[in-house]
Amino acid sequence: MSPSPEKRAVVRLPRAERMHQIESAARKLFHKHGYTAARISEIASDAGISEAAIYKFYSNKRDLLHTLLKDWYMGMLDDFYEKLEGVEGARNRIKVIIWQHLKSIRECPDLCRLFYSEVRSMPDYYETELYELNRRYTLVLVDVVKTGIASGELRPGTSSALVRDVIFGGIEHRVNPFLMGRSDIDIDEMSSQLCDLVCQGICTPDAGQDMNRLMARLERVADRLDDKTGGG
Amino acid sequence: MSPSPEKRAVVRLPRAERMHQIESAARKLFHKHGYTAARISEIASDAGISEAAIYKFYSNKRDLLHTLLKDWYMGMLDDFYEKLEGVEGARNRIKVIIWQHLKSIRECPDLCRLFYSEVRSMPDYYETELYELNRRYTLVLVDVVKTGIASGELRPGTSSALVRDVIFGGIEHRVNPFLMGRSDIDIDEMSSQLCDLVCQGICTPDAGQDMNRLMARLERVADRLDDKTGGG
DNA sequence: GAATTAAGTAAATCATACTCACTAAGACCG
DNA sequence: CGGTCTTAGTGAGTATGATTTACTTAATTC
Repeated sequence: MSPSPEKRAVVRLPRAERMHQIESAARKLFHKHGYTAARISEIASDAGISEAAIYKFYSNKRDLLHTLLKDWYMGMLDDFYEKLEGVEGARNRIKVIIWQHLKSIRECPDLCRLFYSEVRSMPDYYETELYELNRRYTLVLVDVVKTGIASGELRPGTSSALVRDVIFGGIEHRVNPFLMGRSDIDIDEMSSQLCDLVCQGICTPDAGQDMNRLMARLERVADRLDDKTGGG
Repeated sequence: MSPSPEKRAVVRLPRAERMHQIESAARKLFHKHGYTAARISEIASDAGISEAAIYKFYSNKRDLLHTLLKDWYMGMLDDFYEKLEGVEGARNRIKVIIWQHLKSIRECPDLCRLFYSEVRSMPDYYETELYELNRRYTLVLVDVVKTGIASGELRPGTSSALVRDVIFGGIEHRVNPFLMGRSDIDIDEMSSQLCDLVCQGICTPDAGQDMNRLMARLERVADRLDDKTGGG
């Protein structure tokens, strides 16, 4: 009530606990304003400390962002390994990967958006741990495709890197309206559609060609019948 | 030679000419340092004017960037319409779109990289002319797919938006090493591979199912033969 | 050749990430 | 209990770079 000018007691917390508070505040404010517009000062006051204190825990604003995203990626990677266990067949495994990826996006659209729009444009991204994590993450799909080619389930000559890019790039574009808060996504439907597209393609099966093969075969059968009934 | 302190004569140019100089300088320096690290002051001095003069032509740094990218997009859009003229069939048209898009990227990797990494993360991107141009650009593909579905060439139920996202998102990821200067791209090969993937999918055709259909048909033929030779 | 337009400038202003030099809480130890 | 050490925390800067302001002057028009 009184203007009591005595300084508010400084509250000290153990390192891990304070970092948790900072990261919560950062996540909230990065989501609210976007990375660039989010102010370190606001994150600090939200976490109950001064601006300068942030730099006791993170070397800079980018490092704080990367810390959030690395945690997210590590969880996603664990999910992949866990959910792929026991799933047989390239197509089934591809579907699980797509579904899991969409689920991760659905659960943390804020982090996903930060990753898509902020991280990769930063200088030296390709030298960061986050990039390395992302590589390991997409490598899971690449390995599945390679195994599928080796087993004959997938066309020989399929570029596993192209499949990776089409799936993750396609998802990135596809979920954009959701990330912008303009729509919801139906994970089951989207994963089915994408998996079908990648596995079967969009062209109707070439009925004409099938017919030609069929007729050629019938012709040969007819010839043999002629041999049996007509000739000696 | 002498330290002649008299102010260098101010060179005045017509608006269009000066803007051209500014845009050349901006493109060069955005490419060299990236959007954020490129300095307005350096662009200005490179264009032969003071920092403040930039703001006589562009409302801010972002507006300058968008001006470069809008020109690029308008050229790409014209290319689409021109090169699609006379091409028949959904698959052929899709292939032309992919090829042209890759060609545009190959020709202006600097602008492409700016678009991918800087533009879409900016606030209010979805209210910009550039966003509108990008929509019109991708709509060309969407229309081709819809027409292909209507004509029966593409599977009914195909999501044209998914095809759009898979193609443009896939390309975005696929060309990334090239945009980072780490590799070259083979437009012909990449467009073939991507078009094949999207049209046919990656799974080997289901031979078992084809055989079943074939045998069923042969069975019916055999029945008819039986009717002719055996029964009356 | 006066009036108007438009190209250009120098010198602020402002915002904000990050640094510096310091304070003091609290754990541990003898 | 008192001294010491580690480390959480701070207030007051600094640096940088986009943008604004108020002004100057070259070119154009009538």
